[in-house]
Amino acid sequence: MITKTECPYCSFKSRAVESLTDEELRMMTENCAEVHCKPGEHIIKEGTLSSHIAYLKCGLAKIHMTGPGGQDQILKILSQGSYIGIQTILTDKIHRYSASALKECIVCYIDINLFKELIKKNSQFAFEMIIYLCMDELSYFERFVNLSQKNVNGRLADALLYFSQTISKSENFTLPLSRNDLAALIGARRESVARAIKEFSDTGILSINGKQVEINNNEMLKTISEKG
Amino acid sequence: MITKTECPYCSFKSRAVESLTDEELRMMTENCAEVHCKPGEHIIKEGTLSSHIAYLKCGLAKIHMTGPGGQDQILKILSQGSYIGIQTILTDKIHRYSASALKECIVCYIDINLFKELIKKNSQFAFEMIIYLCMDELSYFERFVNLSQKNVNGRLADALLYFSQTISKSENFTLPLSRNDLAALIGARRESVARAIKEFSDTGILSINGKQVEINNNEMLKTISEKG
DNA sequence: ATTCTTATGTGATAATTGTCACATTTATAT
DNA sequence: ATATAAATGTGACAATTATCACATAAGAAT
Repeated sequence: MITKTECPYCSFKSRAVESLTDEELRMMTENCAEVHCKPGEHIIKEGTLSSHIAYLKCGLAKIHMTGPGGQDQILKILSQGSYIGIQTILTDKIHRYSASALKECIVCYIDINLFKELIKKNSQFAFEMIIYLCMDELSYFERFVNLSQKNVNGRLADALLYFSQTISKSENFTLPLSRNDLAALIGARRESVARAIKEFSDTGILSINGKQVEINNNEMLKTISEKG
Repeated sequence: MITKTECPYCSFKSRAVESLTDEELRMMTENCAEVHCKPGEHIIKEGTLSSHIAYLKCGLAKIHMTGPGGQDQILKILSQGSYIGIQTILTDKIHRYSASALKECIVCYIDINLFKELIKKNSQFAFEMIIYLCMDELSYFERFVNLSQKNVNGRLADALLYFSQTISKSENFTLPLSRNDLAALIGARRESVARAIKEFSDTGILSINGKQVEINNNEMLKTISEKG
């Protein structure tokens, strides 16, 4: 039995939504559907028509799209507080990328017309959305450069440090990705990732057991992230 | 002698600025400096403090940043109508990337406080900026995937088609980049680019003379862009 | 014009990463 | 529990791209 939290009482509000008035929040409650997604399920799907923006209330997800050779590429890992689909839906109506749950997610689907109305009605909401978009875009710049200039070891170190520091906040964590997804995230092949992991494991930088990771030498991993 | 065009009479207004009222346009005129940049000159510079957003009124520029190994990477080629620096300046005050002129540019520097004020005052302006940011971000997604999945020939073909179709609108054009910059754009090395160009030239796909390019076989170039 | 600097092309070679084939483990379904 | 499918690891090898060294051409400065 799923009981939806009404927006005014939701404790996962974005900065933008925090700036809404009581009445606007009530409008949001009426134009917003809350959905639970299991790992592997699509939150939005590339190429499909849509009229809603998704907001990741909690959980973990990936943004991915099919590359020129038919290969899947992960653009970004999303954690709570992320907007999904906004880049395409405001102009296109058709999603240009997919998002899928990596862990159990709670997603709010917000009607695009309400969204547009809130932007026009509430300038603080619009401003916060602009800030959000700017920070989001900026995060791609770093990733872009790192992906393009670091070798596989460096890129893998980046990914591991990201899951350790940003997602799990622990040096002992469970990878939320398959080896295949890990490869799609760092722009490499499954086999190359397997070999790089083995190398890290052999040199004692980390202990690996399936998806269970323990970073033994954080400093060394950071060095590899920087120097490859 | 440079005579600045007053914003209300400027014929290079962005969609966002088109939505401003007469009074807002007058405010803009007072808080906006027009600067001419020669090829090679910085429009904004990574790591510097700033209080202005740049708007590329006309000309051609590149967004670039220094990668982890100290190598320069070109994130994007900008043509007229692009906002520069907005992603960082709204949150950081310090630019996280550089922009430099490739051809003679006319750039308007807009005071960030005015910019914020216009977002708050004029919801249509805010909405258009959101649209702009969404489309801009989306353009990186494609580039991201292409850069990460195509080989050097495919990436070079992409770049050449871009300059031909989007920038020059002709199959006969002058490359606005050095070989080094071309390499930085497609995430490769100068030597690799030189060899790929030679290959294209040897197979008759294009005729090259320094920076002067003529595409003889557009279809073939598109095939290479798709299949590498 | 001459010098100096920078940009470009090219060959030889090394390093990195991908590809393919297959074994093995792990997960899922019935 | 057993069968089936999916995920993972590994070796051998191929393909791609980078690196280095150097020659040459093109531009800029005096």
